[in-house]
Amino acid sequence: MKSFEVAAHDFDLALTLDSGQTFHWEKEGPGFVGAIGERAVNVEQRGNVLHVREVEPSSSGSQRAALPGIIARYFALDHPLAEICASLPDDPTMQAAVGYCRGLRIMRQPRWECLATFITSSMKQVAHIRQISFVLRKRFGTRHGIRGAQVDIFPSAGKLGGLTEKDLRDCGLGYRAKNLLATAERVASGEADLESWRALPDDDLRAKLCALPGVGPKVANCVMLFAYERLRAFPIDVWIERVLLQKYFSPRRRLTARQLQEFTAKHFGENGGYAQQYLFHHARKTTPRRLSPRVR
DNA sequence: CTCCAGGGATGAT
DNA sequence: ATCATCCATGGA
Repeated sequence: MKSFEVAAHDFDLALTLDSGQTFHWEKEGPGFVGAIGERAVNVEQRGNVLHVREVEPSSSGSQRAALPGIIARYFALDHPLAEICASLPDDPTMQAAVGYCRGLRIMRQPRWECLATFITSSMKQVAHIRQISFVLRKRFGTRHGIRGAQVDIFPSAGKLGGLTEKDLRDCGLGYRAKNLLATAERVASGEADLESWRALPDDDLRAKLCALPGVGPKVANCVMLFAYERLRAFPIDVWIERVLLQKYFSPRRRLTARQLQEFTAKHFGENGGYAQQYLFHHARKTTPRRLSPRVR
């Protein structure tokens, strides 16, 4: 089994994979198994080096691109993390989160998988989003590996678009099934061309995404941030809303979603997506659920 | 058991 | 434009 190394400075693999960006990586001994697009891999971090083994598909076919470059791109090892952190605002809340999230990078995920999993994320805890991803991959994905660690690759839009709403409801999606199916059909037909949307400016891209069933401002911003390299995108979920209202405004002040988005754009700036991810992860990992202050 | 989760679509003000 | 309500499911 061939293995290779990838240099990774200012990077924390476990922290990054546990930060709620991606939902399919699983701990396997000292490393993690998962997939990057169609490539299934086992990745273990030792210091500043990633040790990578590929989990071969049962029928390996055509020529394949070099994996080291794919790894580096997926984990965004080229992001100038020190520069990005230095660009974040110098307020106490932000700096506490920055200190807590050293080595956390915003990954570059495949567009369809990212879009699909965040459609399933609405009103779901991270643990259950992972469960839904698991069942979708198990039932409808393509399997790599014969024995030992198996990896099931996330099903394509064509695959999911060919299913019925009941097939998806049976995976625990609830009311999200209809939306995922409808969006999968649009992507599969080419009516929604996720790849070509790369070229669009932020506002146009967000509008395209929000026109898809099951996609509103929050999910659109997640997909922009995690799959389109739009580091300004600032998704506001219940956690982030709590942090913003509690730490950046007075507790019982009323703000519209629009006002909140305007504030984040101005205060957190060009790397707002990193700010958001650090605030999110810090809050989620350090706030005891019972003691979490209730807003509203 | 209850409470709530990386929200969105819809219809009423 | 903003708000209320509903939508399914399961982790904690």
